[in-house]
Amino acid sequence: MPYTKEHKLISRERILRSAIALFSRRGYDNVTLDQVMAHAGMTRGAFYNHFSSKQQLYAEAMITGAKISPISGEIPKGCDAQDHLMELVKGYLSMAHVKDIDTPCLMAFMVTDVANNEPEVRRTYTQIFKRVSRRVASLMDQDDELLSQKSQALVALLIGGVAVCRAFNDEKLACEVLAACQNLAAEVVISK
Amino acid sequence: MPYTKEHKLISRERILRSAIALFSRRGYDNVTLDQVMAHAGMTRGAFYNHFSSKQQLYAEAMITGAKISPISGEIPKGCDAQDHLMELVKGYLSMAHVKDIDTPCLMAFMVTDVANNEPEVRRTYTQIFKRVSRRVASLMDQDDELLSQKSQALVALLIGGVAVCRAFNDEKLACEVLAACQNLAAEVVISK
DNA sequence: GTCTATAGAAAGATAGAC
DNA sequence: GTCTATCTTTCTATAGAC
Repeated sequence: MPYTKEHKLISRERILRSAIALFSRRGYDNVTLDQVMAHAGMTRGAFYNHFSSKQQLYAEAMITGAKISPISGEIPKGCDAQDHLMELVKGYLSMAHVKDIDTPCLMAFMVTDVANNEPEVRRTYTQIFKRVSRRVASLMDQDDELLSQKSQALVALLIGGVAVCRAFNDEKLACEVLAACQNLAAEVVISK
Repeated sequence: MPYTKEHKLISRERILRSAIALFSRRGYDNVTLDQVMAHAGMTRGAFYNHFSSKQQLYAEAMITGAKISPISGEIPKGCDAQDHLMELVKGYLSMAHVKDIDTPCLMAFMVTDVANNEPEVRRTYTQIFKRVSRRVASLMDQDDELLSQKSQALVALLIGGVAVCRAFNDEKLACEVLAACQNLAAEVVISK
């Protein structure tokens, strides 16, 4: 028995990682299964042993991608929650993130793609947004009936900032806009 | 001579409007030239008398789309600039806009699409962003060295808010997030 | 200028060997 | 489980009639 269950799981994980990297970089429609599989070190024929369709791969990539998003970073022990949130915000609204040097956040990199896609993918996106904005709220360390609102607007700002900067072909402008978004985000985080 | 110059211009304009409507609703890759032309009341063969390729149509649709974006609305005479800006913001961050009942803003509806596209399209997007954020700055009626920064963050917030709400499959959440973004936008507009 | 018809390429999905 | 080979569909772009 040359192929173990573990081997299959590893292959599946490699396909998912490959899909996240390529989809976020170039968009769902501009990536072929050939490319996903080649990047994962396999050929197209093997794909259907792991996923039933390209659509299903997309939905699962969204789920896995959310777990490794920069905004999902763990909070170090003994660290002030609010300080930690600002560190996450700075990393998120950075050229390193926009240029995809760090792990990309699919919520920003694929937001338009998702809007044009199947209900299953949009449902996943909605859940991820809810989870992330709740997490942001919990880090804001405020006791305020507007806390939920503030965190939602903050997450929209983060996604908008990264998304527009990725669309620019002007790096100087991108740096300006990222800085502007950081400042506004800081006001939201520290406001009482 | 059955076809006049004016007739050709009208056809071209119809194709552009059709492209804006369909691209924004479903994304560049999910729309075929057949569909664009059918929606414009013609067949595919006629397309190449007006544009050299689908890519060129895209770039021109971006330019025309910017002119008819909700954020480009004219300011009524005798109206307070700041009040007018808040009206624009409310209309932009509305379910009517998200659900594409009003004319859509391509900057929000296609932001991810553009990021994955050719330099010419990205250059156009960059110019439109600059123009819009300058216009927003001029309406903010503030004398502040941070004015440019504030308006850039505001535009990123508008685009982010609309883009994420379009990706949701949960209308209640979309309403919440739009309201949250409106409140944050209002703070930016009226802050001194 | 617009039409129908078609060429040519690309990519999702399947079949069957190993 | 992964491979190569192939089926099938779709779509951009072109050719030529009117």
